[in-house]
Amino acid sequence: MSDLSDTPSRTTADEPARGRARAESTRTADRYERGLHKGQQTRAAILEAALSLAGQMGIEGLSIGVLAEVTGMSKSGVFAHFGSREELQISVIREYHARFDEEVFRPALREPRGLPRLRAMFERWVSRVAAELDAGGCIYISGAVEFDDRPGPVRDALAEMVLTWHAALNRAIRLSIDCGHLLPSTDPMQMLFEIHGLILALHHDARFLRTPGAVERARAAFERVVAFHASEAVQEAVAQAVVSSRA
Amino acid sequence: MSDLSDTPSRTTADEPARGRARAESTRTADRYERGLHKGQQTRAAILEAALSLAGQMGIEGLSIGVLAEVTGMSKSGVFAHFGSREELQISVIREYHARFDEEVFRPALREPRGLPRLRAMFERWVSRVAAELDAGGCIYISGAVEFDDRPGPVRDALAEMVLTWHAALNRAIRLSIDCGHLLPSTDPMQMLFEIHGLILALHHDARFLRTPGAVERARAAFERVVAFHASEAVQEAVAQAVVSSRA
DNA sequence: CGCAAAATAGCACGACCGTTCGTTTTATTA
DNA sequence: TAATAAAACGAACGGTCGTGCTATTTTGCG
Repeated sequence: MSDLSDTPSRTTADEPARGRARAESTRTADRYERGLHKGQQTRAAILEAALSLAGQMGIEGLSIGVLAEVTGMSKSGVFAHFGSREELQISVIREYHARFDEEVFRPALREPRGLPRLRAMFERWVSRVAAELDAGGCIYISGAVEFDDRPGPVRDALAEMVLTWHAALNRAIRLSIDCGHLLPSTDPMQMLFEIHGLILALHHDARFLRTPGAVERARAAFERVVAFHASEAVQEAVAQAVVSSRA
Repeated sequence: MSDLSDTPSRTTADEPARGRARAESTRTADRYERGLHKGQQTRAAILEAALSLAGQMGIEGLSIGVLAEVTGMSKSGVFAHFGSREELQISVIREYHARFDEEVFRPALREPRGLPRLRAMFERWVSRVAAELDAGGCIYISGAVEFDDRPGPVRDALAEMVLTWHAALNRAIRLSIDCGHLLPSTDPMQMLFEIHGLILALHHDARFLRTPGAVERARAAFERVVAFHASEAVQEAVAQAVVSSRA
């Protein structure tokens, strides 16, 4: 339960410090520290570049040639690490999922279960989308549009990740109900639908239209959604939050 | 004010009945009836195919070669009608806008101003997205993701269309406030943000995840948003609608 | 150090891309 | 019907793409 996915993430390792000069004598020690051989290091480096490229050009826009260029390798060198373009795409999706898991979901787990945790999940989700504004968009969102009628392994991998995250949100909502933070009449799927819509609207307005204030609008709307489903016990506090965020 | 856009749509004309056999003697009369010469006819036919292709593969996925194949023409023949791939993409966007205008916006204008008109706009918007489920997605939505950091004429054309539609929704919301159907404290931009999010969530869930019931969820959420901003005079009726749509 | 294995480079291929150009066919008009 | 204009074709070009080979280099270990 500490991880979003049930399948172990294969390649979560960060890119090694490539540009920085390193003392030759420590390279063996480094290897053991990081538990990485050369191949896995460059694979991680390629994946890092691929993640950035996919954010800008989309998953379908991933190109082995461009990837080879930015990593300073040959096309075949890049190619050999994945065996096919499709496998590269899936690897990128898995890597993105692993980072999303670590930056959005896991920290929120430290919050007490119920509304605080749900709110933390949303807040970190918003923050991540906002942070991605200038560094390539959310792969979940762009991927969903790219592969909405393009069946295949890539679509399946993407859908699996999105559904995993949805399930985590669903759990958080149900926990909030169990804790008495939300009304028992709350429909978790309906609430999830609305919350997800806020993220999508945020992504659209902030990233495509470049409208200012989208982040605040998303937060305010979230508080409204929560307020609607909140039990009387917490409704006063939430109403206060709505007022202040609408000022 | 009867049209969404201020620029006249150049090529709104439908595809002529190509497959159907036509009496030779009436061809001249036909031409004058439709005001179309041969070139404009095939241009419309190409655009028809391009619209379908763009729905499935995205605007960036538009290919002159594929287009030539499905229309039974040569690549250069298709090309000559637009002069460049980019101009083809922009033409597709304009044509999509013209149809959106005619199927979503204009019919809603027949509703009395205020909440009925706003509701009609949303309802027709939902219907259109739902209808597009099996015929290629909404170009506004997929285009926004494809061009969110790809500056150029195509992005500009797309943004212009989306902003035009947003402005129309904004007007409808403000009219609802003026009519007393919505509270004066309503923030039109905030409400627009939330409504747009519902459409995006609908598109995501229904088209990518293929979750059943997304349309109903979008409608229910819309009624909740309206209820929040509705004045006391109409709140009872709206609450009734919420209850019935949540059953 | 030296040897096996892994990693990377280099090259070529076939496919598709948008675009250009000269020619040929088709449509329109006088 | 003949003359003129518009439309469509077909072949070719330069480019990028993913992928399959075979060398060559680099790495890791005894």
